[in-house]
Amino acid sequence: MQADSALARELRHHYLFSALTEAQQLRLLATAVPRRLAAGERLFSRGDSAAQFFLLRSGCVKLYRLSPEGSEKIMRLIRPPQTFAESVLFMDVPCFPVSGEALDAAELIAFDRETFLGILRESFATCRAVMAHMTRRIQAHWDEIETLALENSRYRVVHYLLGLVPRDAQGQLTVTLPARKSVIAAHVAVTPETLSRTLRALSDEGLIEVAGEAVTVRDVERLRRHMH
Amino acid sequence: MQADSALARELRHHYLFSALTEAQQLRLLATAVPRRLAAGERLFSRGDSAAQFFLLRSGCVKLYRLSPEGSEKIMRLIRPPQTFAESVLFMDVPCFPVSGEALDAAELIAFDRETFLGILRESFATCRAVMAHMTRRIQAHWDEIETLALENSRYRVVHYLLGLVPRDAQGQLTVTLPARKSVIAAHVAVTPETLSRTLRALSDEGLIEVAGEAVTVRDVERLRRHMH
DNA sequence: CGGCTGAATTGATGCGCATCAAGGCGCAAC
DNA sequence: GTTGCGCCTTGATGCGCATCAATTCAGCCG
Repeated sequence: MQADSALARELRHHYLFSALTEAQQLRLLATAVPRRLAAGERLFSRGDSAAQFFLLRSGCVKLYRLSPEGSEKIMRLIRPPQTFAESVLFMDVPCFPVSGEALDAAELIAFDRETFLGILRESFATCRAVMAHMTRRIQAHWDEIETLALENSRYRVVHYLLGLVPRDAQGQLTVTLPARKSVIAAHVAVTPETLSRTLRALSDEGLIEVAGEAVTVRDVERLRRHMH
Repeated sequence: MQADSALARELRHHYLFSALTEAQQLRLLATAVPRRLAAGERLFSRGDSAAQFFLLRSGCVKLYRLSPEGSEKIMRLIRPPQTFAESVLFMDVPCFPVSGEALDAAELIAFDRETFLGILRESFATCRAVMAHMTRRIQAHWDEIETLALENSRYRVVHYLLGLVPRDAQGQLTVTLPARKSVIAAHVAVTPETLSRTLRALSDEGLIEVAGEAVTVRDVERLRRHMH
């Protein structure tokens, strides 16, 4: 892959790459492969052997698992400029623990696992960044396990909506759902019917208004209090 | 803390410490603090600021979260010789993301966060071990999220039982539950009543026999097939 | 031995959410 | 315009599991 200054600039601002030297970055890019996906195209399946991890530059990718009966749980929705599947870096027999599929047309970069591992060895700062990032992910998982185990579907939906509003927001504001409603449903682990009914109930109570993919929260504070 | 050759030997066999030099190990032990807990005693609460992580040498510790209504989800049951709360190592404002409490009387060692971070900086092998370990934990979390989202309580109980039998086991064998049944229940996210009924149903079907904390699986293969 | 205490079991009931099924609505094709 | 196709919505029904309540059981101490 040839030098791409726009890409190089993107990498500079990304936690995984920002601590790399110029030379390391070039080494990494030398083995990086750009990739395009059509909407609905699959990138990898759970269990596939893995020699790469990815940076999403545009579009939207879902990481998911299927139950034997065919129902889907979306583990993570990837939006630019996020990396994903970094976990294959450290597995003894590297293979993807989830499936990945484009929701919209997507552009991404595939980085070579071995090259990046070689660079990691030389950069404690990057090691540290990776570990810090994994820690945040573990915390997020704990939050999700907690809400799945202890909270009901209404709570999960409200919690999800609040996750879309900026941390310091207050009063009224409008957020747009990052994907189709059925995708949101598979993400918060309810059926599309239940999601629809829950949003209906919330808007009947005057807490939100729904217009297609645009959800306006009437009063962020009130919705936050409403969680319990 | 003074040199303790039994402890030193334990550390040698632990993934976090096995790659350390003699000198590093001594530095670490110099700031390590032994600690005893009575049954039921709390080690830390969710949100407490954290300057240490722990190695359990004997007894049993539960890591858990409580819902506002008071129900409990056990996130992890710690048994010797496991370390826990390593995640505080990499947090900007280090604080425990779960509560920790001894189930039985327990002995543990508290390691100083900063000391270990200093050692990490010098040991890529240990960095690598930490990252590999975090990866395994993340995978385990995904498995748990999947079963909470997609599987029913019976599946979760069977899955838990199968997790207690050795990977290559077959035929009949007896496992002993690692804790009281109500603790197991809080771990697989069901009520004690449901756990009791599920075990009853499984033994009525001839799949297992339950005698107090001893559960004998009549036929491991059959139970595995039974999952779906 | 009997009585106390906390855990485990069993039963009766109800609610939450999935499931199944039937419209409604937006949007692209022609 | 009309047709067709996804997606979302709304309704009717049923099952799974929590909840509440009552026994039974096991361990412990007097």
